[in-house]
Amino acid sequence: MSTRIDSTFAALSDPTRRAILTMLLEDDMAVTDVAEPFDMSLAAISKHLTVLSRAGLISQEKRGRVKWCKLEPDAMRDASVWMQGFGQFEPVDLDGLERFLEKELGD
Amino acid sequence: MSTRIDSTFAALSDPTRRAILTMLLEDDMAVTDVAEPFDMSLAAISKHLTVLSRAGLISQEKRGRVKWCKLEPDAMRDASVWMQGFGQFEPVDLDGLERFLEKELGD
DNA sequence: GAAATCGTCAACCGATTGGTTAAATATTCC
DNA sequence: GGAATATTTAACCAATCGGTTGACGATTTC
Repeated sequence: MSTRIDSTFAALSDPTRRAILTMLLEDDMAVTDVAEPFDMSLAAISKHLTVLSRAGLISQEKRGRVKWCKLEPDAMRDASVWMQGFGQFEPVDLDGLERFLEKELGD
Repeated sequence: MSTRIDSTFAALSDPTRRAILTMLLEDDMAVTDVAEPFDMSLAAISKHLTVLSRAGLISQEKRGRVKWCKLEPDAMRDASVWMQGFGQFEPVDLDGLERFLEKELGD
């Protein structure tokens, strides 16, 4: 039996999928547009999106022939809460977040 | 090329490994004692500990014939920071943390 | 020094993962 | 209706994963 939090962490363990989530931070996107920057087949990206969707990290809505992908940040809450049980580290690390955004959105 | 954060999330995606980390919240433990509550061979637990160790989530120190396992919560920081980029949810969710601790340490 | 204890290693297994290509299915445009 | 576009599906592949068992090496105990 695989739980929700299992699939959340598993989905996040792949750099392509994390990059996709970061792209979706900026705006909702069609599958083809999600795939564009990656050196990978559309079918592969489609599979990654299925993984993200099953983990609840994104939702997908088909309008016409285009399937729109939307970030669903709530799904990260459980995982985030889980992790905070282990931290003596700052739960809000603004410097870290800034570095993260520069690095992720920068390239 | 697999990065540090990849292996952190991958390590956290397995319920046995998360349970081990929760046990180590309470105290450092020897490998045999970590294995005791699980319906699984010692070798399997040893592998799980290797995964956690490579992800930097625990450290292991051998004293005599006993290998002590220690939680290293710092390794979660990068992953935690990464996730916080996606949250409109509360970064410090005390109610959630409380429920988490009850559930994880309770059984 | 022999026996018990602690833990890892090696070989194996079936299932899953992350990718490919090629074909199929909608949908829209002309 | 036929061509182009958007996306998924199917079949396949090599690599990794999570588990097993059995042998092994190191350490402690008697």
